[in-house]
Amino acid sequence: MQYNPEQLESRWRKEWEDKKVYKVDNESAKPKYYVLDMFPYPSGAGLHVGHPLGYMASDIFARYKRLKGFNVLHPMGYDSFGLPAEQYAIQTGVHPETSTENNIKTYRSQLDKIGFSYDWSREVKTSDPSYYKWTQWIFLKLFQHYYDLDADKALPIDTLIQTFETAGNADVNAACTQESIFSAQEWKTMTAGQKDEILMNYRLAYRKTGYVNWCEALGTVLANDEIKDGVSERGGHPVVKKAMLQWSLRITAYAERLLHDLDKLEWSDALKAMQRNWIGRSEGAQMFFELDGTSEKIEIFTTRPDTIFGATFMVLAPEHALVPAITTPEYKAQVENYITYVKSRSDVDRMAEAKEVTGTFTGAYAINPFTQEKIPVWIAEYVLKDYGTGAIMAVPSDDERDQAFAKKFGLPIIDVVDKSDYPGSTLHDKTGKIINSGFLNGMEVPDAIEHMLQKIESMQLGKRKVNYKLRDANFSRQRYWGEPFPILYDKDGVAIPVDESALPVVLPDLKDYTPSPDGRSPLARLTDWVNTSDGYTRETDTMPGYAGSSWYFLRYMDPDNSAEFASKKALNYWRDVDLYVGGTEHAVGHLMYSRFWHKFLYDLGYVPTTEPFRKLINQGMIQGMIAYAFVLKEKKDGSTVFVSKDCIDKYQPSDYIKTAVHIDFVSENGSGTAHLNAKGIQALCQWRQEYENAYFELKSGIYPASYFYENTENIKLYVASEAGKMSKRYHNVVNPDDMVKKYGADCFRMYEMFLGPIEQSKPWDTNGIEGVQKFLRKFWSLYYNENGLHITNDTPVKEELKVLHQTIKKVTDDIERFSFNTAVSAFMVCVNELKRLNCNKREILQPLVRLLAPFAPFITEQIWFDLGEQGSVHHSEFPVFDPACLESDAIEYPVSINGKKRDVISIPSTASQEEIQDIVLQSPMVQKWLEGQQPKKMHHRTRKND
RNA sequence: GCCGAAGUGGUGGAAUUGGUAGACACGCUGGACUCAAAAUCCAGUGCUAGCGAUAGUGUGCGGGUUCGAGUCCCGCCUUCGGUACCA
Repeated sequence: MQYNPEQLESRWRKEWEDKKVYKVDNESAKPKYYVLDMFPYPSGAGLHVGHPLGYMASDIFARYKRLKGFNVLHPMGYDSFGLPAEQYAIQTGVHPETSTENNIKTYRSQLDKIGFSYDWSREVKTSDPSYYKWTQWIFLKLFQHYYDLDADKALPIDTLIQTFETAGNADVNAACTQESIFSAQEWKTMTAGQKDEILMNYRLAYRKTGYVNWCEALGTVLANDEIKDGVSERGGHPVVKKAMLQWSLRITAYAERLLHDLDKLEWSDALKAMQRNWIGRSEGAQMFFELDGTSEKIEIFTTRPDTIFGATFMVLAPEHALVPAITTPEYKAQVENYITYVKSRSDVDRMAEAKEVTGTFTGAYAINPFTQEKIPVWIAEYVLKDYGTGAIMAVPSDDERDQAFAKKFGLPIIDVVDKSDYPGSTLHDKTGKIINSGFLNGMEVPDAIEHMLQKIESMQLGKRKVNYKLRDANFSRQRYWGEPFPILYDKDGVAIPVDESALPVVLPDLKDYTPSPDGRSPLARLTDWVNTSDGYTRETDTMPGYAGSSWYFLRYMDPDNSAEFASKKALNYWRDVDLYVGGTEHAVGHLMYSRFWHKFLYDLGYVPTTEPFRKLINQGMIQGMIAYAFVLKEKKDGSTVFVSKDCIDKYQPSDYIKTAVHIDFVSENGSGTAHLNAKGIQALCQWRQEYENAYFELKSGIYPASYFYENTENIKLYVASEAGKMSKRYHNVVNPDDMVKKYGADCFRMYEMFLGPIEQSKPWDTNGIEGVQKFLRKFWSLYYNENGLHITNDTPVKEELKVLHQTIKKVTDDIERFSFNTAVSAFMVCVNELKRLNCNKREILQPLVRLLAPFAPFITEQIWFDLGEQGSVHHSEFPVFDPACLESDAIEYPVSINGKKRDVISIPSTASQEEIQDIVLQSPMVQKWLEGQQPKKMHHRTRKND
């Protein structure tokens, strides 16, 4: 009986769905285990073979845990709000909901074919009102809470208001942006608008002025990746920074806990390091410099207070609030010019010219509090508005950027740290001896820092402060396809939360998806929706992509609950994600925001755990091979001319361009000899009408397309082949459906696992998939002969048991350490061995089916059924390793002399240390290499695997 | 620049704690079966020398520690990913 994957896979796919084999309950006597995949955005291109890599790994693990007796939650859903659908809507007029639904259907059918064990009854979509109701609900909670640093948790804003009413804000210790102090009396006399403004400085979801990339020509706000070389990617129009009132989330309030709790997590050190760097904690001093001739002070943050004697000038961010006030009349024009210049510069620009220093003098002078010298105040774009206080004391002797600035503008440099005792140390190292610094002279840098911190505090010039690189993220998007904010504004512009009972605020329908001319979202045009009957106006911004994905893993626990985002019971049962599998691209975005939201919900008592994702595995990316053909810019008789790579040296690089051609046309792809043969050239000519009459320059001459239909021998148009993104634009997307169709899902799954370690990136290459296909046929042939099932109930011999249990041990260990490629090869070894032994005994082959089931769910289910077993193999038990089966009579001892293997000797396992040494010393080979001498030392090592 | 990951046959990769380097698979070579092909099976396959037993050599490069190093230490080189003037 032949192995026919197509037939048996469709049979079991249907059977599993009908019998709801993968449905999981929130109640069970079994221990829970939660395996989560990263939320996919259902793009129009569908899944390519790279996407399911992580899904396959997590599916194997979920199935393994299920067989190990766990109640496994393994859900899937869609992050279905997003920009591409909106862009598509603008171009085609198709409602984002319609295109998204279609894309989801494609995704679902692609996922189903691969045989994942998802409980689809728990599917969630972020764009579903019953889902985003709770995204809005969490937003309201953020809006209605502030972070109390004494309690070290989020507390209701109402208790803060009570404090304001009785005692003002002087004693409030909160994560906030409120700077001035007010009394209870002052609070009471404030207008509603003033109170709202102050509360915004405390709320965890708050509004502040933020800068967006504004493109006047397109009349829209652009995301960073929609900008190329400082102009819009579409159309190449200029982009400027524009100030707009934006919603933000105060993630900085949680910086310390986000940093600290990383220690609890089983994440890779690499990923933890990325998060630590992103949070960027630094300790230093916050201090004030007086301005000469005014009452204003400049607040700065420094990690190097010990270098203050070397501070010869100050630099403010161009956007700093003090700039207009301190600029003297004679420098006004110059400063304004500079600010205009900075506004025109995109983040991309700044990156490209990182080395060049720019800035201008404001005419103002500050007083160095220790030297009492007047030092000039400059503005420069290298000082960032949002980091620290947006102002620095510049110490050109001890900071590279300050030094470059001082050199360019001729500012004085005073050496304050003598590093001669620390050869090789850089300016970044806090080492050296302080010089030219009055009372600090002679101190080592760390001591001097501590000394200065005390001095600064005692002189009341400032205080110790911990600063974070982490910034509050912009939470507003001027877009249509996202969650509407549950916020209304009254006539004074005071933000009023929508009542919980009125949630969700449903995203209204729209015909025209282009943005409103003033840069607001398309929703602003729906005046009927914006202006409510009771005189309020609605917020027209929508939430960003990460809103819905910051808490989705909680919704899976109880997806149909309409009274809560998830019931207490469900949350207390499932608690947190035990295993999360996904790519590193989410290292600092999604993974940081989810942790932040989760901690917030924990503070409010809604979730029982402080961290959402206990263990995290990063899967590598599967890249595509991109094949570039060389095309001359100048056409020949109006037709395209392709040049073989081995002829391209004749031309100047400016004469030709590289064009990605469809990967299916290319032979020997991925090697240095990648080329199109005659068939490939034929296919290329038929691919695009413009290539129909193309010319091809090969080593032997230039030929028209027609030539390759008659002459097919030895034709090679060489192309450049390189690894890169798998993407529509490179014509190198491989659809998993095609793989499943050709080889079957089991083969496809096992091949992706066999490719290499899960966390490693590699280009997609089907060379070698036949090896896995052969393995599955061989595996099948252990159970069936030409007439059907062919299994005996004979008692297995020792050797057969040894093969089985060796495999059980190896596969179990490999699954536990996520080494799926070696597990697959262990199966291959096992099947090769059993085949050699002609084993067809039930006692060996039945456990083997259970062992392979997580990897190849279809073939094993079929065999399980044919073996006459009850129920699904996926509800059976994972085989247990029996060490007794591995005991053998003799052990092969490799013998090394001076670290080189010289002999292999088989010695009975009963032999003692001394006996082993005797046997070894008597071996002729050992005798030969000892050359008559006695060994100085002998080491006997037991084998680790037995 | 900084942070992170990785360099092993013709190719993907294995070697889990310092102990037989190259498992498993692809490819390639030869053979069996076949009229032929496909499929399947058998043998070989790091490099060099040798008919062979065998010997030498070999994990990016240069040193070191050790009885023994792909693995540990020091100094480099290369590739990939992230980041961007972070005071």
